[in-house]
Amino acid sequence: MKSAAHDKLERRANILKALAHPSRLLMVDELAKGERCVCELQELVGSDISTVSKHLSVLKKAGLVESDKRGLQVFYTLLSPCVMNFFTCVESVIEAHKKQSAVVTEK
Amino acid sequence: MKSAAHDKLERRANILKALAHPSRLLMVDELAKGERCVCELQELVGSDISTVSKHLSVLKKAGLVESDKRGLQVFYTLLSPCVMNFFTCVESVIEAHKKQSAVVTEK
DNA sequence: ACGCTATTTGGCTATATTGCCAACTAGTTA
DNA sequence: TAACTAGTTGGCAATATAGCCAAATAGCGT
Repeated sequence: MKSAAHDKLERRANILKALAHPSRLLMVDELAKGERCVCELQELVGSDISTVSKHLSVLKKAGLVESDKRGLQVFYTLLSPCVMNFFTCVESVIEAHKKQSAVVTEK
Repeated sequence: MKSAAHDKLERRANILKALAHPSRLLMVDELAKGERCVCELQELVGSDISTVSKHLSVLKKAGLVESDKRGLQVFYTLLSPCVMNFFTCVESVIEAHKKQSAVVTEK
Protein backbone atom coordinates (compact mmCIF):
# COMPACT_ATOMS: atom_id res chain seq x y z
CA MET A 1 0.00 0.00 0.00
CA LYS A 2 1.15 3.47 -0.76
CA SER A 3 1.47 5.97 2.03
CA ALA A 4 -1.21 8.61 2.43
CA ALA A 5 1.42 11.30 1.99
CA HIS A 6 2.52 9.89 -1.31
CA ASP A 7 -1.07 9.58 -2.42
CA LYS A 8 -1.66 13.23 -1.70
CA LEU A 9 1.42 14.23 -3.65
CA GLU A 10 0.29 12.11 -6.53
CA ARG A 11 -3.11 13.75 -6.66
CA ARG A 12 -1.48 17.17 -6.66
CA ALA A 13 0.94 16.14 -9.36
CA ASN A 14 -1.90 14.85 -11.50
CA ILE A 15 -3.59 18.23 -11.52
CA LEU A 16 -0.39 19.97 -12.54
CA LYS A 17 0.21 17.32 -15.16
CA ALA A 18 -3.24 17.95 -16.58
CA LEU A 19 -2.32 21.59 -17.04
CA ALA A 20 1.16 20.87 -18.37
CA HIS A 21 0.41 20.89 -22.06
CA PRO A 22 0.35 23.84 -24.48
CA SER A 23 -3.04 23.03 -25.99
CA ARG A 24 -4.60 22.43 -22.61
CA LEU A 25 -3.20 25.69 -21.29
CA LEU A 26 -4.66 27.49 -24.26
CA MET A 27 -8.05 25.91 -23.68
CA VAL A 28 -8.01 26.68 -19.96
CA ASP A 29 -7.14 30.27 -20.77
CA GLU A 30 -10.08 30.45 -23.15
CA LEU A 31 -12.44 28.78 -20.72
CA ALA A 32 -11.49 31.38 -18.14
CA LYS A 33 -13.46 33.82 -20.30
CA GLY A 34 -16.58 31.65 -20.18
CA GLU A 35 -17.95 28.32 -21.28
CA ARG A 36 -17.07 27.07 -24.75
CA CYS A 37 -18.19 24.17 -26.88
CA VAL A 38 -15.71 21.62 -28.19
CA CYS A 39 -15.96 22.99 -31.71
CA GLU A 40 -14.90 26.47 -30.56
CA LEU A 41 -11.94 25.03 -28.70
CA GLN A 42 -10.91 22.90 -31.63
CA GLU A 43 -10.90 25.94 -33.88
CA LEU A 44 -8.74 27.69 -31.30
CA VAL A 45 -6.10 24.99 -30.91
CA GLY A 46 -6.25 23.66 -34.46
CA SER A 47 -5.75 19.96 -33.71
CA ASP A 48 -7.98 17.13 -34.77
CA ILE A 49 -11.30 17.22 -32.92
CA SER A 50 -10.60 13.83 -31.36
CA THR A 51 -7.35 15.16 -29.96
CA VAL A 52 -9.13 18.17 -28.50
CA SER A 53 -11.77 15.93 -26.99
CA LYS A 54 -9.11 13.81 -25.34
CA HIS A 55 -7.38 16.86 -23.94
CA LEU A 56 -10.69 17.97 -22.47
CA SER A 57 -11.22 14.60 -20.88
CA VAL A 58 -7.81 14.93 -19.24
CA LEU A 59 -8.84 18.27 -17.78
CA LYS A 60 -12.15 16.82 -16.70
CA LYS A 61 -10.63 13.79 -15.03
CA ALA A 62 -8.38 16.13 -13.08
CA GLY A 63 -11.44 18.04 -11.89
CA LEU A 64 -10.49 21.25 -13.64
CA VAL A 65 -13.48 21.52 -15.93
CA GLU A 66 -16.97 20.15 -16.19
CA SER A 67 -19.04 19.47 -19.26
CA ASP A 68 -22.65 20.05 -20.09
CA LYS A 69 -24.31 18.61 -23.15
CA ARG A 70 -26.96 20.82 -24.68
CA GLY A 71 -28.35 19.61 -27.93
CA LEU A 72 -25.61 18.52 -30.26
CA GLN A 73 -22.94 20.48 -28.50
CA VAL A 74 -20.96 19.88 -25.34
CA PHE A 75 -20.02 22.95 -23.36
CA TYR A 76 -17.05 22.99 -21.05
CA THR A 77 -16.65 25.24 -18.01
CA LEU A 78 -13.58 26.01 -15.93
CA LEU A 79 -14.30 24.92 -12.39
CA SER A 80 -11.37 26.49 -10.54
CA PRO A 81 -10.48 29.85 -12.02
CA CYS A 82 -7.73 30.13 -9.40
CA VAL A 83 -5.47 28.24 -11.78
CA MET A 84 -5.25 31.45 -13.76
CA ASN A 85 -3.12 32.83 -10.94
CA PHE A 86 -0.49 30.27 -11.84
CA PHE A 87 0.41 32.18 -14.94
CA THR A 88 1.74 35.22 -13.12
CA CYS A 89 4.11 33.03 -11.18
CA VAL A 90 5.03 30.96 -14.22
CA GLU A 91 5.88 34.14 -16.09
CA SER A 92 8.11 35.27 -13.24
CA VAL A 93 9.91 31.93 -13.35
CA ILE A 94 10.47 32.41 -17.08
CA GLU A 95 11.74 35.95 -16.58
CA ALA A 96 14.06 34.93 -13.76
CA HIS A 97 15.36 32.04 -15.84
CA LYS A 98 16.06 34.31 -18.81
CA LYS A 99 18.05 36.73 -16.67
CA GLN A 100 19.93 33.91 -15.02
CA SER A 101 20.86 32.26 -18.32
CA ALA A 102 22.05 35.66 -19.48
CA VAL A 103 24.31 35.94 -16.45
CA VAL A 104 25.65 32.44 -16.95
CA THR A 105 26.34 33.04 -20.65
CA GLU A 106 27.61 36.57 -20.25
CA LYS A 107 31.37 36.12 -19.82
CA MET B 1 8.44 27.79 -37.78
CA LYS B 2 6.31 27.69 -34.70
CA SER B 3 4.25 30.70 -33.76
CA ALA B 4 5.41 32.90 -30.93
CA ALA B 5 2.15 32.23 -29.12
CA HIS B 6 2.69 28.51 -29.23
CA ASP B 7 6.25 28.96 -28.07
CA LYS B 8 5.05 30.90 -25.06
CA LEU B 9 2.51 28.24 -24.20
CA GLU B 10 5.16 25.60 -24.51
CA ARG B 11 7.47 27.37 -22.10
CA ARG B 12 4.66 27.72 -19.60
CA ALA B 13 3.72 24.09 -19.99
CA ASN B 14 7.32 23.04 -19.42
CA ILE B 15 7.40 24.71 -16.06
CA LEU B 16 4.19 23.05 -14.97
CA LYS B 17 5.49 19.74 -16.29
CA ALA B 18 8.61 20.13 -14.21
CA LEU B 19 6.42 20.44 -11.13
CA ALA B 20 4.06 17.65 -12.12
CA HIS B 21 5.71 14.76 -10.32
CA PRO B 22 5.18 13.59 -6.75
CA SER B 23 8.88 13.43 -5.86
CA ARG B 24 9.56 16.81 -7.38
CA LEU B 25 6.63 18.34 -5.54
CA LEU B 26 7.97 16.92 -2.33
CA MET B 27 11.41 18.34 -2.99
CA VAL B 28 10.06 21.76 -3.94
CA ASP B 29 8.05 21.78 -0.74
CA GLU B 30 11.16 20.98 1.25
CA LEU B 31 13.24 23.56 -0.60
CA ALA B 32 10.65 26.16 0.28
CA LYS B 33 11.94 25.84 3.83
CA GLY B 34 15.51 26.56 2.78
CA GLU B 35 18.40 25.18 0.75
CA ARG B 36 19.09 21.46 0.94
CA CYS B 37 21.84 19.21 -0.32
CA VAL B 38 21.08 16.32 -2.65
CA CYS B 39 21.68 13.80 0.11
CA GLU B 40 19.01 15.38 2.32
CA LEU B 41 16.53 15.34 -0.53
CA GLN B 42 17.31 11.77 -1.39
CA GLU B 43 16.65 10.74 2.18
CA LEU B 44 13.36 12.60 2.00
CA VAL B 45 12.09 11.04 -1.23
CA GLY B 46 13.72 7.65 -0.79
CA SER B 47 14.62 6.99 -4.43
CA ASP B 48 18.02 6.16 -5.81
CA ILE B 49 20.36 9.14 -5.63
CA SER B 50 20.71 9.17 -9.40
CA THR B 51 16.94 9.44 -9.73
CA VAL B 52 16.87 12.33 -7.28
CA SER B 53 19.68 14.03 -9.14
CA LYS B 54 17.78 13.73 -12.40
CA HIS B 55 14.64 15.15 -10.84
CA LEU B 56 16.66 18.09 -9.61
CA SER B 57 18.09 18.66 -13.05
CA VAL B 58 14.54 18.79 -14.41
CA LEU B 59 13.67 21.47 -11.88
CA LYS B 60 16.85 23.32 -12.68
CA LYS B 61 16.32 23.23 -16.42
CA ALA B 62 12.86 24.69 -15.85
CA GLY B 63 14.42 27.54 -13.90
CA LEU B 64 12.74 26.60 -10.64
CA VAL B 65 15.86 25.93 -8.60
CA GLU B 66 19.53 26.72 -8.70
CA SER B 67 22.44 24.73 -7.41
CA ASP B 68 25.59 25.63 -5.57
CA LYS B 69 28.44 23.23 -5.06
CA ARG B 70 30.26 23.66 -1.76
CA GLY B 71 32.88 21.08 -1.06
CA LEU B 72 31.54 17.63 -1.75
CA GLN B 73 27.92 18.65 -1.52
CA VAL B 74 25.60 20.40 -3.93
CA PHE B 75 22.96 22.62 -2.39
CA TYR B 76 19.74 23.41 -4.17
CA THR B 77 17.65 26.53 -3.64
CA LEU B 78 14.10 27.31 -4.71
CA LEU B 79 14.21 30.35 -6.99
CA SER B 80 10.52 31.20 -7.23
CA PRO B 81 8.75 30.57 -3.93
CA CYS B 82 5.54 31.79 -5.56
CA VAL B 83 4.99 28.24 -6.80
CA MET B 84 4.01 27.43 -3.24
CA ASN B 85 0.82 29.37 -3.86
CA PHE B 86 -0.15 26.73 -6.39
CA PHE B 87 -0.87 24.27 -3.65
CA THR B 88 -3.77 26.20 -2.17
CA CYS B 89 -5.47 26.24 -5.54
CA VAL B 90 -4.59 22.62 -6.27
CA GLU B 91 -6.14 21.60 -2.96
CA SER B 92 -9.32 23.48 -3.80
CA VAL B 93 -9.48 21.65 -7.14
CA ILE B 94 -9.15 18.36 -5.28
CA GLU B 95 -11.85 19.33 -2.78
CA ALA B 96 -14.23 20.48 -5.49
CA HIS B 97 -13.60 17.30 -7.44
CA LYS B 98 -14.32 15.14 -4.41
CA LYS B 99 -17.63 16.86 -3.78
CA GLN B 100 -18.55 16.69 -7.42
CA SER B 101 -17.78 12.97 -7.70
CA ALA B 102 -19.90 12.47 -4.59
CA VAL B 103 -22.81 14.25 -6.27
CA VAL B 104 -22.39 12.24 -9.44
CA THR B 105 -22.24 8.94 -7.57
CA GLU B 106 -24.91 9.78 -5.03
CA LYS B 107 -28.12 8.47 -6.60
C1' DA C 1 -36.19 5.33 -39.80
C1' DC C 2 -32.55 8.23 -42.38
C1' DG C 3 -29.19 11.38 -42.91
C1' DC C 4 -26.60 15.07 -40.78
C1' DT C 5 -23.74 17.20 -37.16
C1' DA C 6 -21.05 17.25 -32.71
C1' DT C 7 -18.48 14.63 -29.87
C1' DT C 8 -16.32 10.47 -27.85
C1' DT C 9 -13.85 6.20 -28.00
C1' DG C 10 -10.66 2.49 -29.78
C1' DG C 11 -6.60 1.46 -31.88
C1' DC C 12 -2.33 2.43 -33.51
C1' DT C 13 2.49 4.45 -33.81
C1' DA C 14 5.77 7.78 -32.35
C1' DT C 15 7.80 10.02 -28.72
C1' DA C 16 8.74 11.23 -23.81
C1' DT C 17 9.30 10.09 -18.98
C1' DT C 18 10.66 7.32 -15.14
C1' DG C 19 13.85 4.85 -12.38
C1' DC C 20 17.35 1.67 -11.79
C1' DC C 21 22.33 0.24 -12.28
C1' DA C 22 26.90 1.08 -13.60
C1' DA C 23 30.39 4.15 -14.84
C1' DC C 24 32.31 8.61 -14.38
C1' DT C 25 33.67 13.28 -12.23
C1' DA C 26 35.03 16.15 -8.60
C1' DG C 27 36.39 17.40 -3.83
C1' DT C 28 38.49 15.72 0.47
C1' DT C 29 41.59 13.34 3.37
C1' DA C 30 45.42 10.51 4.31
C1' DT D 1 48.73 9.28 -5.26
C1' DA D 2 45.15 6.27 -3.17
C1' DA D 3 40.94 5.71 -1.03
C1' DC D 4 36.60 7.74 0.10
C1' DT D 5 32.32 10.49 -0.42
C1' DA D 6 28.73 13.31 -3.05
C1' DG D 7 26.72 13.87 -7.13
C1' DT D 8 26.10 13.49 -12.25
C1' DT D 9 25.68 11.09 -16.57
C1' DG D 10 24.83 7.21 -19.91
C1' DG D 11 22.22 3.46 -21.01
C1' DC D 12 18.51 0.60 -20.80
C1' DA D 13 13.63 -1.37 -20.09
C1' DA D 14 9.06 -0.29 -18.60
C1' DT D 15 5.42 2.75 -18.81
C1' DA D 16 2.83 6.91 -20.11
C1' DT D 17 1.50 10.51 -23.31
C1' DA D 18 0.27 12.60 -27.83
C1' DG D 19 -2.09 12.80 -32.00
C1' DC D 20 -4.05 10.90 -35.95
C1' DC D 21 -7.67 8.01 -38.34
C1' DA D 22 -11.63 5.25 -38.24
C1' DA D 23 -15.59 3.70 -35.96
C1' DA D 24 -19.16 4.40 -32.57
C1' DT D 25 -22.60 7.30 -30.07
C1' DA D 26 -26.08 10.81 -29.48
C1' DG D 27 -29.24 14.54 -30.65
C1' DC D 28 -31.75 16.91 -34.36
C1' DG D 29 -34.47 17.67 -38.63
C1' DT D 30 -37.08 15.34 -42.36
